[in-house]
This record gives sequence, C-alpha cells and structure tokens, in this order.
Amino acid sequence: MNVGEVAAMAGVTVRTLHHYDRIGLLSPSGRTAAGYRQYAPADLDRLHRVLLFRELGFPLEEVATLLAGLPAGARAELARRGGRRVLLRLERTQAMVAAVEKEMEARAMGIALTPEERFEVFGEHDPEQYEAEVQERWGETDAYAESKRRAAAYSKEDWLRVKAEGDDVERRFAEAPAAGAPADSERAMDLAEEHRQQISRNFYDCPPEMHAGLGGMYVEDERFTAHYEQRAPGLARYVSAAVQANADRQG
Amino acid sequence: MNVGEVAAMAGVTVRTLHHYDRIGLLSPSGRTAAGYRQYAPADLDRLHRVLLFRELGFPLEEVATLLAGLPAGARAELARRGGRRVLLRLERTQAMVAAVEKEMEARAMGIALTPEERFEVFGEHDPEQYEAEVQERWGETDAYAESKRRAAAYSKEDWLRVKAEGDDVERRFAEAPAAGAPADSERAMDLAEEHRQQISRNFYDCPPEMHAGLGGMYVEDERFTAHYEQRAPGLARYVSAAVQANADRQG
DNA sequence: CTTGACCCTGACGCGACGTCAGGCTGTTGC
DNA sequence: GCAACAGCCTGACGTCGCGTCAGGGTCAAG
Repeated sequence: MNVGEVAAMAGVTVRTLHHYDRIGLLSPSGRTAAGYRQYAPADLDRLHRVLLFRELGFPLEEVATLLAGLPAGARAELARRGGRRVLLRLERTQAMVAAVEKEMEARAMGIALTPEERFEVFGEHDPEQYEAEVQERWGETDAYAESKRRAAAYSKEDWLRVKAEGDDVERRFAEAPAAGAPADSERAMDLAEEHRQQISRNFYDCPPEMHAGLGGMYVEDERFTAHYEQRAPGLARYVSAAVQANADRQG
Repeated sequence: MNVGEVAAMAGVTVRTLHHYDRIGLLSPSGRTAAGYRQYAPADLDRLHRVLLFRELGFPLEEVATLLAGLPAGARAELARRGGRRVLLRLERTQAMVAAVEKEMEARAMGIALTPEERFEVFGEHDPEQYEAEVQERWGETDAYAESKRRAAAYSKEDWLRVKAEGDDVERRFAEAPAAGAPADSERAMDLAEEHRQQISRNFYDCPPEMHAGLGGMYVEDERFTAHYEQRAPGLARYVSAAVQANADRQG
C-alpha cells in the first residue's frame, strides 16, 4: 500500500505519514524503484499503536521509545502513567462539559438574553438583578449592542414558546410532590423525561447521562437552586432526584 | 495584581499572560509607572472566560471574537458547536480510557507477558494460542527480546501472588450464584468490591466508575467473556452485573 | 502519448507558547 | 545607604506536529 491509501484508511494526512517517516517514528518497510513508500501490514499495525499513544497525549518522541520496546516493568509503568493522564483529561473534559451545560441552561432560563429582550419575554418577572451579571459575563461592546437586535436565531415568539413549555413542566413538577409522588415515582420520572426532551428539542442534544449531570447542578449551583426553590420549597432537590432516577432507568 | 500573582492564581505561566497581552486577547487594564502589568478584577474575569473557551478547544483568535460579543444568534450557534466539540472529545477520551483499561486488564490476566514468563507463571494452563497475538501487539524487536528478562517491575513471585488472589476471588464469584445469591446481593457486591480493590492494589488506581466500565467489557469483549465463562457458564454476565451494582451502591 | 491523479523532496508557516538574554524595579537586611 | 535578590520588562529564537505550497517525477487510462 502507498501513502495515500494508508492515510485514508487511518484517517490521517499524507503529510503526517511523511512526518512520521522523517522523524523515524514510522518508516514504511519498503520503497518502489521510483521511491514510492510501500506500507506493509506490520506498518499499519505500528501506525495503529502510534495513533493510540498519540491520542493518549504522549509526545511523538515518547511514543517512539514506547514502541521500541522497553523492559516489561518500565512499560507497565508507562501504561499506568498513560492511564492517569487519560483520566486527568477525562475529568477536565467532563468539567468543561459541565461548564458548557451551565452556560446553556442559563441561556435556557433567559439569563443570557439582552436586558431588553428578557424584559419583553418575561414581563415584569424579569429580575433586574441579573443585569450586572450579564454585563460582566458578556460585555457590552458597541459592536454587540449594534448587532444584538438583528439576526437572533430564536425569535421572540420562539422564546415565548420555549418559556411556556418550560413553565408548564416546572408547574407540573411542583404539583407532583404535593400529590404524594416520590422523586423516583413513575410520575416524576416521566416529567424528568419530558424535561430532557424539551432541552433536546429547544437547545442541544441532551442524552440521559448529560441530563443527569445537569440535574446535579440544580442542587449544587445556587442560581438554579434559587430558580426552583422560588417556585416551590424543596423543588430543586426533587427535580434533581427525579432527573437522576430517570437517567438510571434509561441507562 | 501583577503578572506573577495572576499567573499563580489562574494556573498559567507568566509567559502565557505576556502572550495574551501581545496578541491583544487579554491586556491588563493598567500599568505601573515602571511598566509593570496591573490586572484588575475584571481582567481576571476575562481571563477566566478565555481559559474556559481555550479548554473547549477554540483557537485563541476565535476566543477573542467570542468574547468581543457577536450577535446573539451566532453566539448561541458557537456555544452549541463548542458543546459538540467537547462531546466529541469526551467520547474519544472515553474510548481511549476503555482501550487502556483493556490493555491493563489483559496484562492483569497475563496476556501481555512474554510467552516464556507466562508459561512459568501459569503453568500448563498457558494457552499457546495467544503467542501470535502477543507478537502482533507488541512486536518482538531485538532490543525488546534482549531487555525483556531484566528489570521486570513485578517478579515472578509477585505475579504468582497476583494470580492466586485473582483466582481466589473468581472462585468465590463462581460459587455465589450457585448458592442462590443474585448479582445485586450483598454477597456479590462485596466480592465485586474486593475485586476492585485488588485491581487498585495490583495494577492501577481503579475507582468505582472505572470499575463499572471494566465490568461492561466482561460481557462485550469476547476475550474476557471467554475467560469467565470457562470457569463457570454465565459467570461473565454475573460478574459484570455485580460490578455494576457495586459501583451504583458506592456512587 | 497525453492527461490527470498520485508521489517525491525541500522549504517555509503557524499556533501557543517555552526558554534564554540583557536589563530595569522593588523589597529586605545589614 | 546600599547590596542582594526576587520579580518584572522586552525582544528574539526554539519547539511540536504538522499544513501548505513549489517544483518536479511516476503511473494507469483513454
């Protein structure tokens, strides 16, 4: 096989293979008379391992020594370190996901709208207190002030609909515990599921695990807690538990 | 605050702050008479957001425009894209974690040992069939062949002990369903917990969630399935479920 | 035997900093 | 009152993992 085929198969560019050849990380086992690189199956194997370790975050130089074959003990150690490294990255990535979710849920609650728009949407319920935060969070540059009214992906009607849908579910959520339904009851979980699908429809794809993560924030982030507690005392914990139960039931 | 303090607080280097200043991404709001950068609280806020988006994988230039304030619609779109990007990375990272775990559990079962060593450790139970795979997986370079016998982090005695411990738990696992204990019983979960701690002690730190992930492979990866099924029919599923139940109980 | 897809080797560019070098500043101790 | 030392400044060059030409050779089909 020549470079182009290998590149396509492995999902890398030709240039990458050239690079690996140059630095001696992966030299094809043969060349044609014309100088074309010829990759053997063993080369593909090696490439596979190279890409694995690269994904693990090892610099290419370390990958080379890794594949060169170290004493078994040292290799075990390295694999362990790779595992740790990956776990660290996993944690950080999850933290990022949480941060983005927070941002989007905040947007879902209208916090990230411009003051005027929020006022129009929420009527007098608009909590003026958020203005300062909006400024802090999003700045208020001239360019932004100028363009903010123009191309909004969601029209005011959309926002009103979204808001109404959200209100509806939250209202029914508030009724559930009063009617004696525990947070892991069918009724509560169905509401949670409805909530999840609402988010998926209106904001971003929200699989059950992601929803569970969101649910955690309802009790951890005071802003969300306040939002639910204001509707009914204890509602934040209730919704959070229902969301969790619903995620478990689906997993 | 001056650069050093800000850098320490935010967990970046001074050079990074210099860089952000130079490219205009984050210029301190003041300077002392001597030219020292002076960062105000608002600058820290901005830095915070810069680091968030950087973590999300946005190039610094895009981060700048993001923070400059785009039309609301476009910004929502970008946030969504950022979310997707993060989710993709999360998936890939998880796949990597799975791959590394696989590798390590394989090692735990002795598959990654050299043929000779495996033979000595496992006695005649050594399945010769794995040899080809070991070669495929780890190659058999001269350097490796030469060094493999030397500094092994685990001595043969260690491996024997580890093997005996593993055998013990697996034997008791096999007895549990025969004695009528379901996979989510106290008894099964305790065995799962013992198994988890064994892995943590002998191989790598294995928190419950990671263990749960491992458990999934017992039914998905035919190699592990075969390993357990060979001891007792249905054991793979049983152990997998017990591990899952134990993880849930701890979470 | 031409055309167009593919291959080669330099060589330079880039993003996000790291790492000196050479020099000024600010604080602390004697 | 000043030495010593930590901390700050601005270039300027280096690094990693490639991307992107440029200039030229190769191969299979029509």
